[in-house]
Amino acid sequence: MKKTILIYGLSLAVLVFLLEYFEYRYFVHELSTEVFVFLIALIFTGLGLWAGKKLTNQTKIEPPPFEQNEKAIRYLKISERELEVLELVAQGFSNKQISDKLFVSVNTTKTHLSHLYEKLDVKRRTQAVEKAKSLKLIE
Amino acid sequence: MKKTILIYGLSLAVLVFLLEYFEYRYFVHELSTEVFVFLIALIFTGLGLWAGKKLTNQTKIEPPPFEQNEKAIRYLKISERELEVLELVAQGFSNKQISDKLFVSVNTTKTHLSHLYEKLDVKRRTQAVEKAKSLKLIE
DNA sequence: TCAGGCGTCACCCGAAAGTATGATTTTGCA
DNA sequence: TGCAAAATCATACTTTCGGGTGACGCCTGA
Repeated sequence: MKKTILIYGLSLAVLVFLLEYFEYRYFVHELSTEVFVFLIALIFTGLGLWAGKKLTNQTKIEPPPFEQNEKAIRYLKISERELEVLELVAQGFSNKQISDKLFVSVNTTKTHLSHLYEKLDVKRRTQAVEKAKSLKLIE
Repeated sequence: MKKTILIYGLSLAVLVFLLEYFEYRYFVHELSTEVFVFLIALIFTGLGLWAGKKLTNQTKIEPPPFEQNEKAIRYLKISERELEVLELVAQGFSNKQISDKLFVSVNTTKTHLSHLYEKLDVKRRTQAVEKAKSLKLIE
């Protein structure tokens, strides 16, 4: 961004200088004023386009900066632990695998899941994942 | 797009004409050539930026035009029916619900799913959904 | 015509998931 | 300090999933 502006400024300065110089020396006698103005317009249009592209591209590179919908999480009263379980479910892990990762029993995992289903108002894990993603509770 | 170009062209023509006119009439005597050139540069830079923004915005409005990865589907030899089942699974439906939607028995749905798991190299429906989405087999 | 893929269905069995209920411990906070 | 929410675990039971196997009809390409 800063670099783009700097380059643009320098180009502008150099071009103005050069044009001024050549205008006095040669062109003004050979080229009509219309052509001279047209050239300047053309050059600076190009520079404008280029600078514009640079500046907008900068903001286009990073498109998906996932931001968790914390409001929804709080509103649905989903706890930390439940969210952890939810994330693992979304990654396709079984209850057993989740239990091992979280160092708890399968029963505990199932309890968390039951609570989640209730809060999300769903019946199955796949629905929970679907809903959680649409609500941006998880990525 | 066409409209933008047209507007730009017209603006350019009008501005050149006006500048020429005023140059001859008044300004050339009051303003230095440097200032004149600077003004033209400024105006056309602005126009360039504006046109550039218009042109790039056009291509930025439609960002997520989901295109199914048909190559992957063919490569994995996933059939039509299997894909239908997969989509419904991804929407969180149970085997029974899917069977009802497709007017087949639960057994048939299960058979399709078994084949899918094999082809996707997964063990559970949640994993299948996860993988299918990452491969863009489904939305 | 015949093999092979696809779609359909069935039956069985075990594993995984989900429901219901209750209990204990931890912990944050009023 | 004491209460409520959260986290943990258990037991028992039902439902859903998933694997394995086999079967039948249809269609297509070799």
